[in-house]
Amino acid sequence: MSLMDIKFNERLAARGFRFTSQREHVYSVLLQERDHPTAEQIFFRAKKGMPDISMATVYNCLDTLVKAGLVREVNLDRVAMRYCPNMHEHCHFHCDECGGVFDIGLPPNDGTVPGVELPKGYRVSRVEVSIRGACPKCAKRQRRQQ
Amino acid sequence: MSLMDIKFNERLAARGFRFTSQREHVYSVLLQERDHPTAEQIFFRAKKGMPDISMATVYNCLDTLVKAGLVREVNLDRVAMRYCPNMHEHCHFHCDECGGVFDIGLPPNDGTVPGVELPKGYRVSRVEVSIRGACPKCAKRQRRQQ
DNA sequence: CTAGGTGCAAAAGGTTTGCGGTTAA
DNA sequence: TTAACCGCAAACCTTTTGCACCTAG
Repeated sequence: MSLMDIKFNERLAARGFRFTSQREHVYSVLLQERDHPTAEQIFFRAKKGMPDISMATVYNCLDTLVKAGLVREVNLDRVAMRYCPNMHEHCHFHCDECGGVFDIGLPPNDGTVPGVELPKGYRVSRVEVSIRGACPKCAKRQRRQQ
Repeated sequence: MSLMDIKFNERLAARGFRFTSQREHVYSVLLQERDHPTAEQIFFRAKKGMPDISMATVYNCLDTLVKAGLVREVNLDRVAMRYCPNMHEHCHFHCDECGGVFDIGLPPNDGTVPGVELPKGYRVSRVEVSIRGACPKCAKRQRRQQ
């Protein structure tokens, strides 16, 4: 059991969830490659180290990890939900060329939304900014090909 | 044929799409009630005035309207795509209480994203801001109930 | 006349559910 | 010990597709 496991375990316990090897494994898969995988991608990666894990369990684990505040869901294109273990304030850049998803830093959330004049009365709980376009790699290739 | 039809027709023709009564009807349904309905909601509303219209046609029409620049897709929660005939620069407020979706004005897009320090090399094509929380009505009710 | 559009039914993803068996606490 | 969790398969819901018929231009 590593240092990460202690924090992981406590995080689950704090919200009344049990520790299971499946939850730990799914979380470790997310930490390994920070490419915002879909549930299906997570399933296939998780199977490598845990061949008996099922799709339903992956969904269950992801659900629990989200509720425990260890992972966030990223809803980029309606095709499939993506998952991200970066819990810092950030937004996502979705590359239309390679399909990659990149974390972009954001200033700490102070309840206001930069550039948005929200009328009186709204109570904001969460702001999600998603940016589409070409990532540096693809933008460079496009410029060369022109 | 009303004034709106002329612009509607031109807009379709400009992108090489034909005018059809189904497309016009689906668009009029979207203009009638600006509540960002799902494809299914649009289908049931459209059936009132056009009983033979099919779900597939609603999807086809919405697709065409999006491509013609008359309607935009709003991807709020992965459950179902929503549609919005407001083509001005704006973002969406999604109320967690009543499920309502409200348009919030935004300053004209100048290619930058307010509050976001985008690293060099990214080429931005579209920015989507979505805000969740409680709308004025629900926020007020919540305050009363406390 | 004919390319493009419609309606239907069937299929294709992605996600959820029901249930018998298993396990963390 | 037992409530929570897992694995499996089947169901579900939204969206897409294939195809015969229809119609705008």
